Amino acid sequence: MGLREIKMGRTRRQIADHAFALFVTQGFESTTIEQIASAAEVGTRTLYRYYPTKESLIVDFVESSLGAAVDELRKQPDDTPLPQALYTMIETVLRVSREDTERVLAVYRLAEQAPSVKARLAEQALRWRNDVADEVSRRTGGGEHAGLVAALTAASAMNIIDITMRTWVMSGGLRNPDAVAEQILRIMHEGVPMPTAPVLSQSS
Amino acid sequence: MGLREIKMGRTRRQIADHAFALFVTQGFESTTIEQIASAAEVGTRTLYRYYPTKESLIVDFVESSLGAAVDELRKQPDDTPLPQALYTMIETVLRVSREDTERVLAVYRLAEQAPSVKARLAEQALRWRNDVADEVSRRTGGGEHAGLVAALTAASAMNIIDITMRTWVMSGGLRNPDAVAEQILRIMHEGVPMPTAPVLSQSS
DNA sequence: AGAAATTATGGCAGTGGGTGTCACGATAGC
DNA sequence: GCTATCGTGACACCCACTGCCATAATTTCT
Repeated sequence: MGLREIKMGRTRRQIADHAFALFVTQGFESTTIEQIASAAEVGTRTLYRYYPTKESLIVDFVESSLGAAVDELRKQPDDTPLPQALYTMIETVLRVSREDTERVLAVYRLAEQAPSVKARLAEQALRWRNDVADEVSRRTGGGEHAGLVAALTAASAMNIIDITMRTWVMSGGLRNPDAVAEQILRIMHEGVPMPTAPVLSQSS
Repeated sequence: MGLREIKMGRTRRQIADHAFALFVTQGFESTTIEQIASAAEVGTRTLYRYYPTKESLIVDFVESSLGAAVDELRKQPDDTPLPQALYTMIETVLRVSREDTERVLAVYRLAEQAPSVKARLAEQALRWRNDVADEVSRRTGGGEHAGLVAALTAASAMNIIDITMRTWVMSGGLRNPDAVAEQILRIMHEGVPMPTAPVLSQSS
C-alpha cells in the first residue's frame, strides 16, 4: 500500500529495537532518549511522535504482543463456554511468551530496575483487566450483580496469568509455563482459602 | 520526642495538605512543585527531601493509611483462621475509607486525570499484594505448592478490596462499602466462572 | 549555660524527559 | 508534473528531579 506506512513501520521498529538493545546493555535510566534517537537515526522529536514516553518504548511491546490475547478472547464465538474462552486467552499469552522469550524476560528485568516502568506495566495490567471484564460482561449478559461477577471473573483470569508469568520469570524461563498454569488451575478448582465475613460463615 | 521530629512532622503534613488542596483545585499536572513549596512555605529542595516524587505526594497518603491494613493482618494471632484474618484486613481498609472519605475519593479522581498517578497507585497495589502473599505464606506454612496457594489467596483478597473500592468510588461514595464487600463475598462463595483447561475438565 | 558536633534547610546550577512551533522535504492525489 | 498533505527534525522552552554547598537550627557534650 502506501510507501509512507511502510517507512513509518520500519522507523517504528528501528526505534524500539535500538531502545531495547540500549536498555538491556546500559540500563533503562542511564539511557537517554537522545542516545536512542541517534542510534535509530531519527530526531528526538520524531521519536516522541512514535513513543510518547520513555516507558512506552517498553510498554508498547507488551501492549501489542499480549494485547492480542484480549482480541483472541473477543474473537471466540459467543456460544463458547466462558471458562474455555478465558483459557484460550491465557494460552495466547503463554504462547507469545514462549515465542518471544528473550524480550519478555528482558521486560521483566527492566521493570525490576526501573520503578517507572514497573508502575506503567502495573497500570497496563489493570486496564487490560477492565477490558476483559467488559468482554466477560458482554458475554454473560446482565443478570443480578452482573458487574461484580464479571469483575471477579476477569480478576481471576488475570491472577492466573500474572502468577504464572511471575513464577515462570522467577525460574529464569526454565519452568514450563503451561505446567505452571495447569497447576494453578488445579489449585483454584480444589479451592483456595478465601476471606470470610463472620456474618457469612453463619448463614452458609 | 525531639523538637526536631515534631517540626519535621508538621512540615511534612503542611506540604501534603497544600499539595492536595492545589491538586484538587488546579489539577495534578498543572500544579508545579514550586507552587506547592511556596504554598507550604518551604524550599523546593526541602520538599523533595520529604516527598521524592510528585506522585508520592498522593501515593504516600494511601501508603500510610491503607498500609495499616497489612499491619493489621500481621497483628492477628497466628492461630486465627486465615479467612477471618483476611477479612479483618479488608475491614480495616473499609474503615479507613469511611473515616477519610474526602481524601480517598480525591485520590481516585486525581488518578483518573493523571496517568502517572494511576500507574504509581497500580504498582503500589502490586507491592501490597506481595506483602499479603508473604504474610499468608508465613501463616499457612510450606505445604505443596505453598507459594502458588499463598499468591492466589492474597490475590483474591486484593481483588475483593479493589473491586469493592472501585464500586464504592463509582457510586460517588454513596453505596455502603461494607454491603458491597459482603455482596462480593457472597458471589465468591457461590462460585465464579473460572478458566478451565480442557485437560482439567476431563480429569476432574 | 556555652561550645562543638550534628543535621535540616534552601539556593544554585545542571541533567533530562517532554511539548509547541515552524520551516523543510518527501509522499500522495490529481 | 503540480499541488496539497503530512512526516521530519531543529530550536526554544517548561518542569521534575539531583548534586553540591553555605547557612541556620537543633542536639549533645562539657
